[in-house]
Amino acid sequence: MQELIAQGVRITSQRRVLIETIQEAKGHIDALTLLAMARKRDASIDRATVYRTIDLLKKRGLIDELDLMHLTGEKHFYEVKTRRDHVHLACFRCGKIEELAPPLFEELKGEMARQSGFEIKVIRLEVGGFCKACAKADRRQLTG
Amino acid sequence: MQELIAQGVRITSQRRVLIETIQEAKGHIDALTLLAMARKRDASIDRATVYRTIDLLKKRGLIDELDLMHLTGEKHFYEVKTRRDHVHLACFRCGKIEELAPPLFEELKGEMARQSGFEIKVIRLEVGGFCKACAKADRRQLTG
DNA sequence: GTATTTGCAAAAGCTTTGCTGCAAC
DNA sequence: GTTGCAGCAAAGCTTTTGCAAATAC
Repeated sequence: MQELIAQGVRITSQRRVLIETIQEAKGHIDALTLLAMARKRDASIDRATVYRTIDLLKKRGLIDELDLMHLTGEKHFYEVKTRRDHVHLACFRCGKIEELAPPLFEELKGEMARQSGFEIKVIRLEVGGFCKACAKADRRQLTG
Repeated sequence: MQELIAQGVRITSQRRVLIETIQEAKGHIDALTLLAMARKRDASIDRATVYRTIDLLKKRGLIDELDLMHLTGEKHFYEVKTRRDHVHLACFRCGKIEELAPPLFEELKGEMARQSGFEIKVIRLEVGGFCKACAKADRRQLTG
């Protein structure tokens, strides 16, 4: 929020509600769920405002956009950008999303930037597969 | 193709055309471009067949789905799954897509699997930012 | 008073689906 | 003759847009 103000962006009351809702959701919220939750605080918020605010936050680099392997359709998910980039692992069976921030990920970013000369602005590493529990269950099924 | 046959999947003539077209496109083709290209060989191919074939190939693990940072809208891109997973770097300025297969990426996959117990089926690492040339151009603009 | 934000409804873009007829084994 | 594939058109879901009214500076 402070960053937006510093960047000369107006914090309207609707924007405040939307930003706080994303923060409270603690990650992985999609646009229409955000709309529904924000409306509990301000029923006049419109879909268009949600999408326009998301766009604003995305462009300012304050939120990250995720696809989460399109496990539940084509919608996007959003989360507040954290100090440390992390990986999302989506389980095809139970739908759980795990997060990891492996040290090698940071190293990899450096390696890629060096190797390609690319100036990395956003990075998104998504993994799809089976979580520990579901992988075990699958093996039981196959051998059972 | 052999893999599909081995898996008992029927290779119809339309499916053959679609698969060959993806292969010839050498990566990063979206569904409607694929439709247009495939129609040059068989004008009767329908959109629905393209989407259903893509779905089939995806489920069988023969193609990978990419978003390429949604640089050009919400469509998906497809490429034949290669022996080695690789990273896509999308330039926000010129739209170029670069590919990298850094050794650390392979290590990272191993680390993640060990750390989480996750059974990795697909992995997608996408980077957005500025390619070497565009980053340079940007700096010239800022200092010029 | 000028610029930005909002509400509303319509449209857009991409993808999926239902159903009917057709082809393959 | 049963099973799976294709063609067509319609609908689906998510997101974007145009424009007029409202709000902020």
